[in-house]
Amino acid sequence: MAASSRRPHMSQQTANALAERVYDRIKADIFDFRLLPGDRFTETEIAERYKVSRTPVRDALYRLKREGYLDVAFRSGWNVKPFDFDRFDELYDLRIVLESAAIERLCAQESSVSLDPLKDIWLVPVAEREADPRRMAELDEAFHCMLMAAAGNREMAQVHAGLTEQIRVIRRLDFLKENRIGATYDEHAKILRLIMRRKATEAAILLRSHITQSKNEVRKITLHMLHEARASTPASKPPAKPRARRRA
Amino acid sequence: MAASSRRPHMSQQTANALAERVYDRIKADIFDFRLLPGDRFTETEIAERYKVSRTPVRDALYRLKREGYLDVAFRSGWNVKPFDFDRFDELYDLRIVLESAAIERLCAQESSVSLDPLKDIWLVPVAEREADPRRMAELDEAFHCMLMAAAGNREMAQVHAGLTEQIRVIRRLDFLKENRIGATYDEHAKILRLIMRRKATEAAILLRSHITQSKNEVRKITLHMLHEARASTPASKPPAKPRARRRA
DNA sequence: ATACGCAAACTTGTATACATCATGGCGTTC
DNA sequence: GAACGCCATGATGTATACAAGTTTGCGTAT
Repeated sequence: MAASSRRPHMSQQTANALAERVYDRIKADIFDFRLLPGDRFTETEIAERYKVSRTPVRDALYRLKREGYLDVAFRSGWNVKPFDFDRFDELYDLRIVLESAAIERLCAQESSVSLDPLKDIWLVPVAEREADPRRMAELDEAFHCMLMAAAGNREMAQVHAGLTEQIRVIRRLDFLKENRIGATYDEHAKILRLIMRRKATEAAILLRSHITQSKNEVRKITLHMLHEARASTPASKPPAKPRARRRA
Repeated sequence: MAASSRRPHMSQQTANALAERVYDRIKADIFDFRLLPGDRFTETEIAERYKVSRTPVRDALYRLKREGYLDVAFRSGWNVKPFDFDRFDELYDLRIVLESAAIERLCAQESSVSLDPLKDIWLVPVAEREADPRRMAELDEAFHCMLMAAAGNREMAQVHAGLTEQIRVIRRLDFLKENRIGATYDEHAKILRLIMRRKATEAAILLRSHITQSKNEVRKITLHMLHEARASTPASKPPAKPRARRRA
């Protein structure tokens, strides 16, 4: 039986291995600001850059398009979608709705199952807290995703995971400001303790403020980073030329 | 070629027109029980049946796979996923969460905007009620989707729309039982009136029971239909041969 | 000098060819 | 007779070729 329910990765066998690789690399380019909003490129460019044919490239590009990162013009190339902060706001609101529902379910459950791994991470002395922003971003994501998973509705968790993927591009900038790490630790700990005490309403209120605060911080930082990325001359790192105009 | 009907008038710049067409037809096959859960088929079969190449066929199949309708085995063909009622239950619960959030937003808004079209449909005399189950299913979907749209969060509405798409395959069977139409009209009217009176909590409670009831009805009917579809001999309608084994 | 128009080049959409490997039939062997 | 194993078939993954249409540079006319 090959019923791998989650990931269709098909064990080690290469199912769309090239498309997957191209997908990852392009998304990394977007995340690391090597591909900036508005940048235009072509399928052939990508294919040549990664030494594959256009077939897996198209697979990857269409996947990224469905996920909201790219747009395709009918016979006139691809472009990176600009950041739509109204959309990010709505995604953050959706986060609040989903995670609040998860908290209510967790508090309604009789057995306080599976919150132990979260406690081990977030209810620790200040000295043991994570300091690296990158690791901290992963921990933060894991906190909220594990909350969803513990609630027990796989579809809700899956939607939430997709949402997490969508906002990651800006969310991971949250912890570049020093105080944000400490605040996040404090709020996560409070939320966990409220859930353990079955205080659903209070936990939900705190969660809402926690997410809203993160949303506001992230918007400020993202605008700053975008400005910086656009100002920096790409001469130092030319792997992602925005527009290949052969000759004048 | 005689198939000038297939001529590329192409509806102008429709991107991936063929893939779109194949996608729609396969999904229709699944919805109409011509493709049953567990049926196996191959890319080439589909390509030959619809007179297109494998390229758009693969686009369509992978899209359907991502949406949960199909599975692909590494080099051994495609198959229709069996109905997972646990998953449908979870989708219905997600519906409750999203639509409850929409109701809360609607009741919190100051201006009671854009509920008029809903009133015109659902607050009507009994004599003017829709009787056709198919039309009724569309109206029901529209009711809940418009509720989401009126709440104003496009991402939430989009997730809800995807969810609606996912459960449509079983949901549209809801109104085959006569009394379900009347019950739905009554409940929709009550919910609307509660929203107009800003009774968020009561509206949400009623909505939850409304959706839960529909979920239970639909499960029963679907099991019955599946049983019937499997029992009926496909001799009368062979366009969708489940497995093309050339010779024995 | 400017504006218009045409054509070449380039882009995506689609079809087809090739590569790799899973599956199942059939022959062989114990 | 049954079980094992080899090999042909055919499956998807990938690459390439062809088709249709858009853009843009350059020449020409005003």
